[in-house]
Amino acid sequence: MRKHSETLRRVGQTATRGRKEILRILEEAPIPLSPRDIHDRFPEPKPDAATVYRNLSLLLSLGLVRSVALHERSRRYEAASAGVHRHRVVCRDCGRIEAFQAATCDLSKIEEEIRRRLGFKVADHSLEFFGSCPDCQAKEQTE
Amino acid sequence: MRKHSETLRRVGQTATRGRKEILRILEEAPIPLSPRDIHDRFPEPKPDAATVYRNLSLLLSLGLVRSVALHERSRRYEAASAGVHRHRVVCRDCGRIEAFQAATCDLSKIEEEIRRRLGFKVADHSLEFFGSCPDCQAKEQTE
DNA sequence: ATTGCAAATGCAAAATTTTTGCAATGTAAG
DNA sequence: CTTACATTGCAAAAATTTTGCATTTGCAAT
Repeated sequence: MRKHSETLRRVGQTATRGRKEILRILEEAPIPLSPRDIHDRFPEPKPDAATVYRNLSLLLSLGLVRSVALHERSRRYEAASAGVHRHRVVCRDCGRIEAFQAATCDLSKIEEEIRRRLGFKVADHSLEFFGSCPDCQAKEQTE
Repeated sequence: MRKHSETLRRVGQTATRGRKEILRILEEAPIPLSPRDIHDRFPEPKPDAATVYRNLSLLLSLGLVRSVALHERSRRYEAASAGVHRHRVVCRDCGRIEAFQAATCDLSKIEEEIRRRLGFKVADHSLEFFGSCPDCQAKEQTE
């Protein structure tokens, strides 16, 4: 993928196989993936797990990927497409994860409050929802 | 602490030392703690780490504690005082964590959108902010 | 194309974090 | 106080993440 090589060079980093594949894998995934998931999706020859971790940490610091915390054992990661801001909904019963782009994600009121009361300058936020998916709601009815 | 014994019995669980201490430690902490932090704060004799993990997982399923994901290696945990709904602000530079209770935490618009578009019934959410604390903002100015 | 150098990877080992089985112990009820 | 059952300690293992070092790779300048 030429695109990813360019992206990497633009930020002054070498475009290695590991990095390009991670970016591709994350862009193709509909939901955020754990380091393990990413490693599993690598085409052969698979790199060492250490390479995946090292690159995720680099890409994260470059802002090319974002981490998503769904209260699991590992964090997950997603491609950080500029301007796009997604949230997740997780089903507590079956674990299903859905991503959606909120039409109205206006937290400016709260951020204003944070600045006023705590003096923090907010750069980013992380918002996830938990509940039950349509299928699991249906099952509850039956039981 | 009589209070915690009662809380535990009310939900049909035995009030053991481990559980009571975890509830006490979490209630006294101003910020959410990792399993390690909790273990460190136990008075002697400290229980085995396994006990801390087992109890956290029980208390979590009982709804007596909540997990907080600040995109670190471990999750953190906080006491789930009924009715109280807190959020965190984390400084990306120094790691400082502040908790605050938003006067306006109205996500009903988004939850409505989720129900309409994805059919999920949202039960809970998790919202954290990241940015820079007053001290680190001051330091940036100087440099 | 070839070469050379810095940077990234593979590999192995270790550090951390979390989970599990089983015997010993503690809790709460009778 | 004793009994029945749940919980804990302990040890071991599983899972996740990090690190050092020799080797290989990416890529810019021949």
